[in-house]
Amino acid sequence: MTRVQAGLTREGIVEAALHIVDGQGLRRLTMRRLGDALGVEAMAVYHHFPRGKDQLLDAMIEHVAAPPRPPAEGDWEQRLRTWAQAYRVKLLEHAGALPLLFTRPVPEAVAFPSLEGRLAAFTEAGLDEEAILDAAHALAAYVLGHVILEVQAEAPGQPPTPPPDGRHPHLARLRPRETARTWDGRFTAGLDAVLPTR
Amino acid sequence: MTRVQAGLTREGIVEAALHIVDGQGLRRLTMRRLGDALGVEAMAVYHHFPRGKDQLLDAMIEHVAAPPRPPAEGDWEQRLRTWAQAYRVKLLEHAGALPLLFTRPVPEAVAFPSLEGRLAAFTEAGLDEEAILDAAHALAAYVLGHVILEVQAEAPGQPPTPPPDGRHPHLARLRPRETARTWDGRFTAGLDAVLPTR
DNA sequence: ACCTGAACACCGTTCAAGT
DNA sequence: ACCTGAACACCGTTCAAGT
Repeated sequence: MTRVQAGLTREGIVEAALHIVDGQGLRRLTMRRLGDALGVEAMAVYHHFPRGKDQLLDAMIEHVAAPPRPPAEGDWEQRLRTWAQAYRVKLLEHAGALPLLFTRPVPEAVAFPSLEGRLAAFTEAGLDEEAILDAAHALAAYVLGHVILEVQAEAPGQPPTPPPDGRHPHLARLRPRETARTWDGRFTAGLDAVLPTR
Repeated sequence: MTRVQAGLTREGIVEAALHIVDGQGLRRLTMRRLGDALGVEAMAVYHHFPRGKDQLLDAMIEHVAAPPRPPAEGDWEQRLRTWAQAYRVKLLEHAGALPLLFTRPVPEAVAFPSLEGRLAAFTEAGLDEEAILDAAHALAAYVLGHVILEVQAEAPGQPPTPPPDGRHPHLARLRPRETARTWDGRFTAGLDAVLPTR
């Protein structure tokens, strides 16, 4: 009985791992479960990632957290808005893997093309030298932080209890019916503040 | 030989757990290691946290991610700047526990007093109803995201290799000598953008 | 080169038992 | 009420072995 070569690839392994994490969370990502998903013994993964699970997690965050390149067309504001929205969507698609953001660095070679595009856009916006880097940084920080808040709000265990006090008149707006639409609205509203005024 | 009562408290357990996480990272937080740190058998913790490690992690993030209350004195801008800086410092002090931000929600009762203070400040800033919540949200998102970027930059394994290309003239500034000072500077520069202009 | 199978140290959690 | 000790299923990783 000739054995079929499994034909594992680093890419295929990372995809299978992300599929597990997206569906069941980081804690359920196990070398044995990953092996099962790939139709292979857990130890087969070590041949492609000799440093083991650590190296696998590095590859996963590199895949998930790589910021997209800003588009080439449009004025600087359109490009930055499109970029921010695209980055947000990409992060939310792999929300389960995002804790890795705090744990391992995104390699510079992966972050660089995106940064370059943002710098060019802010240059066109007329910011002076010092402010360009700060602005590119602040924009990325805003997107990342907004994703934290979104993921938290969507997390299980957040009970629909009203805030402990009704003192502030604006708090009624805090728990609207259509959550998705609201996060969208908040995101773009925040962008208005983070982007330079023309 | 009379046995000494260990005198465990939920608070004491959370503190010991945070001490381990701050020093060695989340992955090294183990019920048995935690027991050792407390001079107790691992299983003693279950008496104070019946839902086990999950409940312990909930208590930890509740402690770490609770945003401070904005100060009562000063004009709205001073109060918001002070708040943002204080929150940033608090988060950085427990950087090892921050991955939990993506995993479990911060209870509303914990987040509320801080939110209320921010809303009051933005009201004084003259924002209209709709914008007040958006602004309070955007400010928190910026602080959280900035902390992600800071923690990532400080993370091990980030090699001092120069960016792959020198096309953009501003990139020389990306890797300055005094990292700490630079992150401070960037943080306040970003605040200028996130806060409303007077 | 690519994958398996057995083995080891460690993990979270249970349960009955001690005081 | 508070903690221990033994036990169970599961985990990451090693190593020698198979093809």
